[in-house]
Amino acid sequence: MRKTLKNVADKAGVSTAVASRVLGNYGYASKEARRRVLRAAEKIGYQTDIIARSLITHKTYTIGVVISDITTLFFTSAVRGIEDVARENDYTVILCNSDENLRKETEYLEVVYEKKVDGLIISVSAENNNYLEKLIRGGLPVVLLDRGPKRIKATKVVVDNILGSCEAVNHMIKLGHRRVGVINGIDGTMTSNERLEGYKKALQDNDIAIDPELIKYGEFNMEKARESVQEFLRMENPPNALFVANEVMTVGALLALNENNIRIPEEMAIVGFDDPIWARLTRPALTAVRQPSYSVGIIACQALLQKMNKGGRGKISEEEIILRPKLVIRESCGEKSSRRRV
Amino acid sequence: MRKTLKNVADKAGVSTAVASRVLGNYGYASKEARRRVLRAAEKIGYQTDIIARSLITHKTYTIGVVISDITTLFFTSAVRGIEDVARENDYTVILCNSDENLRKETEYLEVVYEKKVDGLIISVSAENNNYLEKLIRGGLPVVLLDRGPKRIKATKVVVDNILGSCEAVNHMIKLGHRRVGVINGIDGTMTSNERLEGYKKALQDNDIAIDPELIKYGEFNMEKARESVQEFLRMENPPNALFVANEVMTVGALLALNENNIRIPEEMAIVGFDDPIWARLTRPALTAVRQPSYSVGIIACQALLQKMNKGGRGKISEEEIILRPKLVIRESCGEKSSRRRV
DNA sequence: TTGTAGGCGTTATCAA
DNA sequence: TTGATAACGCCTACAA
Repeated sequence: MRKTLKNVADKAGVSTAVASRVLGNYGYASKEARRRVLRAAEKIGYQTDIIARSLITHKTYTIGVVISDITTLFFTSAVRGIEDVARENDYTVILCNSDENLRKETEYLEVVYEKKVDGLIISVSAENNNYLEKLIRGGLPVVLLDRGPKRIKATKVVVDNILGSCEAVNHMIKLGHRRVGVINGIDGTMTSNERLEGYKKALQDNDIAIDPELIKYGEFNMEKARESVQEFLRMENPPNALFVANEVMTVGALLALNENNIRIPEEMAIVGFDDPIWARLTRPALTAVRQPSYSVGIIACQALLQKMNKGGRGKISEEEIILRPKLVIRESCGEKSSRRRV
Repeated sequence: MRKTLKNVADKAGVSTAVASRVLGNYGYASKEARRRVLRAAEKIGYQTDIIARSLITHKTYTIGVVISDITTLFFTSAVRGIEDVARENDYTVILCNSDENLRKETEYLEVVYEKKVDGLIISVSAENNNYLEKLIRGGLPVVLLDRGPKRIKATKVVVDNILGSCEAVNHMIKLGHRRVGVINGIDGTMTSNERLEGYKKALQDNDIAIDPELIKYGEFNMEKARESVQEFLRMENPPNALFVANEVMTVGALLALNENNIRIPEEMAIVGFDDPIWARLTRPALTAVRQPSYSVGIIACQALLQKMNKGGRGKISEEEIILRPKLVIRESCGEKSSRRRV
């Protein structure tokens, strides 16, 4: 016998309407009816079919999460944050890796839309995505994670990349390393643009001219970063400090430095964006910009829940939450201004 | 106007049955009918409501993935593998972090069951889980990931932990470190048990007595591992080699070693289970057991797809796929038997 | 407070 | 080849 509402109702000797009301915990039902329904449901082992339910209610208690790559330090912990608050609120998470690829991203958007997610958290790969904007206009609650292009009207939860990289570069300059190179991510990417901007700002603040030769792109790729450093080292006037825009590129950079027996920080200071677990393990320990990635996830999901429950559909709320990264000073830039070892 | 099948049919001047057939691409439909339906659908911007569909077909094209923690090296890349093949096959992934907690794990199982996933990939936290076994008996296609308790009847995709740790420990012994300590994960956990077994096997193979004092549990926790090493160092007869059962604990162990100025590998050899990106960065570079985690994900998902499409429901196929980890020899155990640097 | 009955948007059967 | 029509399992006016 199938476990349907009708069977529960029959067994309890009431109508499906009554049964539905007590099981759904709303509307009228006498004590007696309630008792009988509950008992019958229990006996049968009834579980409401949420597919059938959402056909009517238009709620799926599911949120879509599209990020570029779960394998990336920042995202794994952001996703963990999202999942944690989603769970607390009885939502379920559909995970999608777009690989920073607009086509893939759009395909995923189509999928999650088709699956009728109640809301969406997305780390967009480009300044604009027509399909995404269409969804937003259509009333889908959306929160932008980590990247908040101006033209997309949605709630945004991002970290202050400019501040982070500016502080990082400034730190090196203050310690006397005035010729600082940068290994940035992917040209054109929002986060990369911002990190570059912070880099430039720090130089300007210190009246140092910007030298285009000192700006390279490692594409968030270890090997590419390694090569970039090799190129730096081959210059006639190489940098004596390095700002590297994410974890894996920092690994690549350090590898290249080691291979060439460059002494850190004497010959080359270095600070990485992202503060990985291994930062204290290198010699010298790595000074790094720590992103509050878990918090980003938590907050993004909370914001989404709020939008969804405000009957979000209809009004587009646009809010920007900017989290501050933190420069964790260790030893890779020299001891002078270092506080305590972490 | 709502975009329903009925509207498409009306516009095309056919019945919903015909429209459904051409849109669903099955059954009879004349060329003319097909053309008209397609055109009407296009015009209206019709998209089939997969909720309504799955109410009938009992397919959701969704698979549940429950792991202990996405934040963990092994799982982030396994999940990436799962997601990649799921996507290729038009399936979507629901992600759940159980934190190695049976209650949480079971709650998630209830959720994904309620959501009517077509299949499940799970990294079980215990030797048995009644609810899970009930689901399996009920015909849900299930693949066990990373841990394959005997009593659970399902397809299993695991890595050979015994082999991995045995090789690791054996490697150190061969290099002359005969007093080897182990920092294992959580006592009772399957993977931990196996890694311990491999450790013991290596000792036995080399006729070395097992000293209980040399076995500690770091609970997959950096701080705990660090303390364990401190304790080792305080022993009157401390180990001169260390086998550490996962990435974060290896960080903790190395930290403790550094703090105490223990020279690696002269005073203490070390090999870690898991070969993280930073392994080449420490001095000396870390010798480590590399798990084929991405492959584990790929294969697990492929196996699941197979089960699902074989009308898996009904027959319980039980197969065990064991992947070999690889000992990557670098410098943390001494140079003698090291091949090439990686 | 209860029950009847009409959806929700598809798929699937079966007679025509 | 086609099209009524009955499911699928639940929610929810609305009448009683």
